[in-house]
Amino acid sequence: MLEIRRIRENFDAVARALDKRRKDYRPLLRKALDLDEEKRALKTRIDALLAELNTLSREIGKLFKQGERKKAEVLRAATAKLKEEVKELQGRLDDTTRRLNEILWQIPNVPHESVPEGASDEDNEVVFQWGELPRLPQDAKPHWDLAKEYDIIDFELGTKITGAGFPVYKDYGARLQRALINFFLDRNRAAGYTEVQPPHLINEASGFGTGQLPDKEGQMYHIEKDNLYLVPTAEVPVTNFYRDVILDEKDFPIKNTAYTPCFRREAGSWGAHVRGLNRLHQFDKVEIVRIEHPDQSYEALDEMVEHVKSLLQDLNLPFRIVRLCGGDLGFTSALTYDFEVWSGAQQRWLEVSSVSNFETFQANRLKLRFRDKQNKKHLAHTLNGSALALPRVVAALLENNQTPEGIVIPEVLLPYTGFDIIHRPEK
RNA sequence: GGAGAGGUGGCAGAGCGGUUGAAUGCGGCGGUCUUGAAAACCGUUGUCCGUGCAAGCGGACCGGGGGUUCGAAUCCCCCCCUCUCCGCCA
Repeated sequence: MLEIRRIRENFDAVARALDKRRKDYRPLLRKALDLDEEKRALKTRIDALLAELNTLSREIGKLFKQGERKKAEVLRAATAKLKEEVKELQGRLDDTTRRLNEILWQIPNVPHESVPEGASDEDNEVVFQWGELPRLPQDAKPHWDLAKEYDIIDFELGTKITGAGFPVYKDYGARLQRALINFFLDRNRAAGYTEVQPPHLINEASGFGTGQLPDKEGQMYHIEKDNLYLVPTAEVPVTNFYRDVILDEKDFPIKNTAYTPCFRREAGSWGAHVRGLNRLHQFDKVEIVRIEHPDQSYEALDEMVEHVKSLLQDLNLPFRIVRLCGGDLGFTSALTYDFEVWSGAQQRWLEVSSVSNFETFQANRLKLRFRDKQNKKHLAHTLNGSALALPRVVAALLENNQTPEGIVIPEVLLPYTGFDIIHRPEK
């Protein structure tokens, strides 16, 4: 959520930057300003009336003590009208505040100046590419066929137990999952991230803090009986560690990493190109989350990008990095880099990581602040990125590394898997 | 799940209808003393909002929400959380 003060003081700059999102937010911004003005006017009037009431109450108390009952009664009668007035104004203030918030929730984050112009993912800017695209034989198989042939991921069994999009990993497939999770966690830890294990269920306040609520309510699984949500990403619980927290400047940088399964309803997004591991309702992801001083956050973002790069290089997966254009940029993000690995059999790029700086957009809702040297409070910057999401890494790995003998496992994983190849099963 | 106790400032802990934003202690910050440090002493020390160029002034906040009252941290109702005992249990 944008700070209303920022809209008030930098209206033109904010409006112009938001144009990059290919939508005119001026009507909403103006509406927000109007409501804000109305809200402040009401607040000023209410405060004045309350001050008057407070004075009267003290007076009445004093008179009662002195036994001046009659005088007290006179004053008491006078409060009735004031109270009524306050009640009426308070109702209007509540209403105005509610309407203002509803407007503010609809305004996305202001894109960073480096965000390219563009309407869709086709306009994203490729800023880096690495690795040679594998030349696979004609009969190369997509990962869903390989998964079946090698019997390492069982989509049908998952459907039986739960439903579509909940695969069962078996034998080498299961061990590969565990190996990747451990590999990522170890590498993140080596890069200075503290490993944490957050809950996999979150409450309403947490969902609201990072921006999943109220907007994307339909994307999360909701447990009605306890009013809890299954985590769509570790970003939610881990960033919320710092909700309602005032940090000290010297607490920076804060770097956490966490593995969690991620649960997403993906309502409405099913269809073509979502076969196999390409899109799931439950998947595994290791996340990195940072809380930074505003002056340092873009440096931190670069560092995160370099780190994720090194993970994919170690796995020897060809990938590219794209800077999301304004039209493709997520609602809460100011700048996002997506990492896409090359899926050899599908002949397409698959997103495996999204690294973003949210600046103060989340911190404002989270009330996540820090004290500077003058003891002044400011909103902190929040960042996060996947390091990494497993399914598409596995998809690319299976497809790119298929050989007549079997599926070759990247060398770095050997200490984690205990095997260097998944042998082709006997016919 | 059942019964009981309780949620107050960074922490501990008083207050249980009337200048109480809140005693006291610890901690933090500033100062005196000291060659320096400790100790001691003195002062200071919450958050948010509005208003103002500013000093300041005003309002709200004692788990959250609602109510009673001229006036609520204090009384009533609902919800959340914590602790103890019992039950169940990886």
